Amino acid sequence: MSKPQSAEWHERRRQIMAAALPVFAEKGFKGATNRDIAEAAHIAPGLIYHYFANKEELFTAILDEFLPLDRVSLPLETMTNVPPQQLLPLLLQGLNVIFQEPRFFLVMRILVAETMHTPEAGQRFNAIFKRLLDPFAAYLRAQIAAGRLRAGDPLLMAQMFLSSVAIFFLRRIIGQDPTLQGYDPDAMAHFVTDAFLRAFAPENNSSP
Amino acid sequence: MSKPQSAEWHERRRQIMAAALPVFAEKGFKGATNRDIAEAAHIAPGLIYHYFANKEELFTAILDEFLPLDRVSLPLETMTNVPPQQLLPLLLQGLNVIFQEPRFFLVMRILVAETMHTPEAGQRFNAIFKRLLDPFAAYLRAQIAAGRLRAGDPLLMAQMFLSSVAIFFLRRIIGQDPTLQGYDPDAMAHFVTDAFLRAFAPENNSSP
Amino acid sequence: MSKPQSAEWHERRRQIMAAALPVFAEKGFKGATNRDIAEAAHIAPGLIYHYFANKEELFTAILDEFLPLDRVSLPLETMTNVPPQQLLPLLLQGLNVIFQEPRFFLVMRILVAETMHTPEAGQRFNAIFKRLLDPFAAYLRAQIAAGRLRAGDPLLMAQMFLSSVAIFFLRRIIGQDPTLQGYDPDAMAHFVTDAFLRAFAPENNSSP
Amino acid sequence: MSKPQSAEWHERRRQIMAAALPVFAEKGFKGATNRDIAEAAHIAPGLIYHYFANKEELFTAILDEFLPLDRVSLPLETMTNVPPQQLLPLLLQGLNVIFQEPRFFLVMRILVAETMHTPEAGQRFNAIFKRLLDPFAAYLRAQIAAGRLRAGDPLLMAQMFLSSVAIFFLRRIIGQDPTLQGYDPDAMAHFVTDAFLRAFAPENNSSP
DNA sequence: TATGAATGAGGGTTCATTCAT
DNA sequence: GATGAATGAACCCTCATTCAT
Repeated sequence: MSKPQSAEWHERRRQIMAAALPVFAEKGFKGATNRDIAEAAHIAPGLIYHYFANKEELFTAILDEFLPLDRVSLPLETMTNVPPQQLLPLLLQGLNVIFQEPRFFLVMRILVAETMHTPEAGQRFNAIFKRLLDPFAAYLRAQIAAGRLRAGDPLLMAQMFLSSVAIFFLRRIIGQDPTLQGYDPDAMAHFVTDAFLRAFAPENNSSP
Repeated sequence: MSKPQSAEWHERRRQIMAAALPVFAEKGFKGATNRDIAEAAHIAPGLIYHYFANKEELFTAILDEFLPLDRVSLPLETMTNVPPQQLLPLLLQGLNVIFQEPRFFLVMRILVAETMHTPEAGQRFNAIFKRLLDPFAAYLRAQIAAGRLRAGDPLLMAQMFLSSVAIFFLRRIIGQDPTLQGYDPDAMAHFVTDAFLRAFAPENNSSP
Repeated sequence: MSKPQSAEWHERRRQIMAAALPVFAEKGFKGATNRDIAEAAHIAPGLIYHYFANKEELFTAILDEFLPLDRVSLPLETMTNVPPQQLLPLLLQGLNVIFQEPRFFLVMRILVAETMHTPEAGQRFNAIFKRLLDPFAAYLRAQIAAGRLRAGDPLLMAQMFLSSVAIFFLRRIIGQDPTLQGYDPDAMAHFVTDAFLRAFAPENNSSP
Repeated sequence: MSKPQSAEWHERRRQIMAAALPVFAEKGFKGATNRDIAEAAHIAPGLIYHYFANKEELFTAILDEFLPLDRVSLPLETMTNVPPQQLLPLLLQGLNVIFQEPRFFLVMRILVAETMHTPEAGQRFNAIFKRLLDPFAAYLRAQIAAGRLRAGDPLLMAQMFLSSVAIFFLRRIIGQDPTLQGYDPDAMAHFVTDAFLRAFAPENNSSP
C-alpha cells in the first residue's frame, strides 16, 4: 500500500490512468466497465488491481492526477500593478490554454457529471472554481482600491466575469451547438473584457 | 405501445415518472435501479413494464414530461417596447421562478449529468438554452435598433448576460460552497443587471 | 430485511437451505460455489440473493436452522431419581437418535471444519457441547450427593463419559475406517456404560 | 520434479513448507492464498513454483513432512510387563509431549478441517489414530491375558480410553471454552487413568 | 535462483427484464 | 392491472499460475 514503488511502477500506473480517463469521461463512473478500461489500456482486466485497489481508487487517482489545481492558477497576486485592460485578456488566454489541454477537458466532463451524484465531486468542483475566483477577487479589490475600477463587491464582480466566460468553455464540454460555435476565443475574450471594463469603469473621472 | 390509452393509464404513468424523477436525479441513469424506482413509486418492479418498454423509455419520458420547453420562455417578442431597465429584472425573476420549481431543478441535474455521456442529452440541453437565448437576442437587437443599447452582437450580449447569471443557478445544482451562498437572488439580479446596463449603455447620447 | 414474510417465502428459503447444506458439508464454505448451490437447489444463481443477503447469511442461516440446540438436550433435570444404570443408556440412545438424523450429521461436519478457521464456529461448537455437558454434570452431582456414585468432580466425569462416546460418533463424520466400524451402537453403549458405572461406583464402604 | 536435488534445494523447500504451515492452519487450503504463503515465507509468489508443482503439492508435502507418523507411537510392544498403573500415565505424558509440539498441533488443525471435505485427509486421520490404537490394544490384550485387567474387547477399551482423553486435546485445537480450560493435563491424566483402572480392574482378585 | 508483472478463468453479486399467478 | 419470484447476462474483483527479466 504505502510502500515506495519503483519508477516503472508509477509509469505503468499513469499509463492505465491515462487510458482510463477518456473511458470514464465517455461513460461515467458506473458506465465504464473494467473491461472497457482494460481494453483501452491494452491490458488484462485483472492487472488493474495490481496497480489500484479497486475501480474507485483508480477513479480518484485519475482526478488527482489530471486535475492538478496548481495548473488552474495565475500568479495574480504579483500582478497588482497590471491594469485590468491588460490583465483580463491575459487571464482569458490562460484559461484558454488550460481548457485547450485535452485531458483537462476530459476531467472536467467527469467532474461535472459525477458532481450531480456525489458530493465529493462537487467539492472538487468548488475547489477548482475558488482556486480561480479568490485570487481574481483579490486582484479586483486591489484595483478598486487603486481607483482603477468602480467600487463594488469584488467577489461578485469576479464571479460574474468568470461565469460569463465559463459558458463559452462549458459549451465545448457539453454538446455542440453550431449556432454558438461560430465565435473564436479571441473575439469572445475581447467582447467580454470590453463589456466588463465599461461596466466597472471608475465612477466618473469627469474633470471640471 | 402507441395505442391510445385511457386517462387512468396516463395518470398512473405520470405517477411513476414523478416518483422516478428524484431517484434518477440523485443516482443517475445507471445508478438508479428499477427497484429504487418501484419503491419510490410504491409499486412492484414488474409494473414498470406495463407502462414503459424499459428503463430507458421511462427515462426519456421523464425528460419529455418534466422538461417542458414551453415553460422556459418569456413572451419577449411582445415586450419590445419595455426598456431593458425594466425587462432585465423581469427576465431574471422569471428564471428564478423556473428554477425554484423543484422538478425543473431535478431535471436539470439529470440533464447536466447525462449530457456528459450521451449526445442526445446534450441536444436537449442546447435546445433549452437556445429557447431562452434566441428570443432574448431578438429583444436585444430590437433595443439596439431603438437606440436604447449600444451597438454590438446581440447573440453575444445575450449569451454573456445569461451565462453570467447561470453560474448562480448552477451552483445550486452543484455542491454547496458556503462562501458563494451568501448572495440572495435579488441582490445578484440587481448587480448583474446594473453591470449589463452600464456595459451596453448607448454610446454617448449627450453632447449639446 | 426484517419485514414479515409469507409462509411460502419461508418454505422456499428452507428448500434452498436444505439443498445447500450438503454442498457446504462436502466442499466447505469457501469451496462451495453459488453455482454448486444453485444447481443443487435447481434454481438460478441469482435467486439465492432473493432469499439471502449473501453467501455468508445463507451459511449461518443453515447453521441456525439445522443445528437447533433445543434438540440436543434431554430433560435431565427432571430425572434426578432415575439411577445411572437406567439413565446412561437412555442418554446414549438420545444421542444416537440425534446423530442418526442425516442433517445433523452434515451440520456437524460443517461445524468441525469451519471451527478450524473461524472462532465463531468454535463458539457454536462449544455451545452445543456445553448444552449437553452442563445438565449431565448437574445430574451426576445429584447422584453423588445421593450416594449412587462415588465422590469426584462431576464436570470431569461428564466430560470423560461424553468424550469417550464422542469418538464413536465422530468417526462417522470423519472418514470410514473399516476396522473401527464393526461395533453396533448398542454394544458400544453397553460397554461404555458398564465401564463408567464400575469406575464410579460408590466407594463401597460396606461394613462387615 | 522427481530429479534428485541438492541439499540446499531441499532446505529451501522445507523453509517454504514451514512458513506455509501456519497459514494453511489458520485459513484452510482454499482460504490460504499463494500471496499469503509467499509473504509468510518472505519470498516472491512465483518462487513457490520452483519448488512445488502447484498449491496442492505444497499442501500435501506439508502434511507428509510435518505429520510424521513415526513420532506418534510409543514402544508399547516392548513394555508388556509394565503394569497399566505405570504405563497409562506414561502414555498420556507421551501424547501430551506430541501435542505440545506446535507444528503437530497445526497439522492436526489442517487435517481435521480438510478431513471434512476430502476422503484422503480422512485416511490420514485414521492412519494416525490406528497408529496409536493398535499397539495400545495389543498391550491391553496382553494385560488381560496376564490377568492384570478384566476380560473384555481390548480394541474397545483402547478406543474408549484414547477418546476420553482426546477431547481434552481437541478442545485446545478447537475454540477455547473457559469453563473447560481449568484442568491441568496432569490432573486430567490422573483422573482418567484412575477411572480406567477401576473400570477394568481384574474381576475379583480377592477371596482368600 | 528469484522476482513480480501479467494473465484469465472463475468467484460472488447485482439488476434489467420476464412471466406465472 | 398488479405482484414478486425467477432468470441470466454482466459486473467487479480474486487468485493460481506463467513467464520475461
